[in-house]
Amino acid sequence: MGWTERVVEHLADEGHRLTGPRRAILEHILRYSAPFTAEELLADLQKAGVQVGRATVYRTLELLHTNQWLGLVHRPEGEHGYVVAEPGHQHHLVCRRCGSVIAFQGCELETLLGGLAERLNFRIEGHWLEAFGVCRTCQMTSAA
Amino acid sequence: MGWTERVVEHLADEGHRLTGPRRAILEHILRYSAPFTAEELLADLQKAGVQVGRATVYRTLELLHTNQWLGLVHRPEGEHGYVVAEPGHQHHLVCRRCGSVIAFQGCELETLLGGLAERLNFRIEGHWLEAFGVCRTCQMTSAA
DNA sequence: ATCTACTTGATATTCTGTATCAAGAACTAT
DNA sequence: ATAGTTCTTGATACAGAATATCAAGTAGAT
Ligand SMILES: [Zn+2]
Ligand SMILES: [Zn+2]
Ligand SMILES: [Zn+2]
Ligand SMILES: [Zn+2]
Repeated sequence: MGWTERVVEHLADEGHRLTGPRRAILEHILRYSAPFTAEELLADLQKAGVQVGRATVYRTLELLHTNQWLGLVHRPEGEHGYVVAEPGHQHHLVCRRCGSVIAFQGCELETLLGGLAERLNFRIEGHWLEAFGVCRTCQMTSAA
Repeated sequence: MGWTERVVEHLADEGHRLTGPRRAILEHILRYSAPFTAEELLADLQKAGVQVGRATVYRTLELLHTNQWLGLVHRPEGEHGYVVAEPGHQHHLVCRRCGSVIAFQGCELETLLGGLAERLNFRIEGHWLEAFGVCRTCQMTSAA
């Protein structure tokens, strides 16, 4: 069962309706190999001849993000981009060259933060970790 | 030598001019105990009777950020805020209650990411880590 | 004091994201 | 299948954030 099917099932369970625009958006999201923004998706949908309103795109992405089917990544430059995700705690490796994203769970991080928290008496409730660099493919594709 | 003096010195070394607006902005920045945005700073400056243009505020913050005298923090909700920082690699603990920020360096994180990188053949060039929770003071101040 | 290059800031403009609300459609229950 | 209820949609208007422009102003060097 693919990502789309799982999302559809989950949304149905939560009582959300499966509408045309939502289907179209879900399908289009899978075409991205790099983080995308709401405006980019809107433009791509229109370019593809799919008639969807701006507000719907924003609302649907928000819905998916809230349910953790989309993760949020930010580039060092500043903007935010969405990436396909799975519910649960995870982090990302983002390629600076091609933008591809690899998700990972590795949370020995909890240990590091735990020690820190104890030392500072700071109650940690969550964290945000994102690494960026050059993916395997891009390393091979061209020099350095 | 305080933050402001170090910034001033650094900017001078780099050939940037020390203007009135820049001085005013540097002074005001130190008044924040929580992450702030360009618009907030602009409003505060005007409220304080300091006459500075919007563009200048944005440009100056950008300049400071580029030189790592300001760090960028984003709240789980989405917006970005600036925080006073020191050049070099560091991360932040942000209190969800009062917004105060504690910087830390602890990068055993490099180890975790290193292993991951090797396994995936992903060349990691940098990362972004931010933890959020409730600071010591806020834990004492009120319940939970 | 003079000069030059860097800065500034008012204005216009572009973009992003949200609020509104009547029309339309999905799901449920007959 | 039909009807009904509630959720969704999207055109439009609107608010906000950030950038582009460019003449006027000024810091710092000589
Ligand atoms: Zn790549
Ligand atoms: Zn983690
Ligand atoms: Zn606090
Ligand atoms: Zn680090």
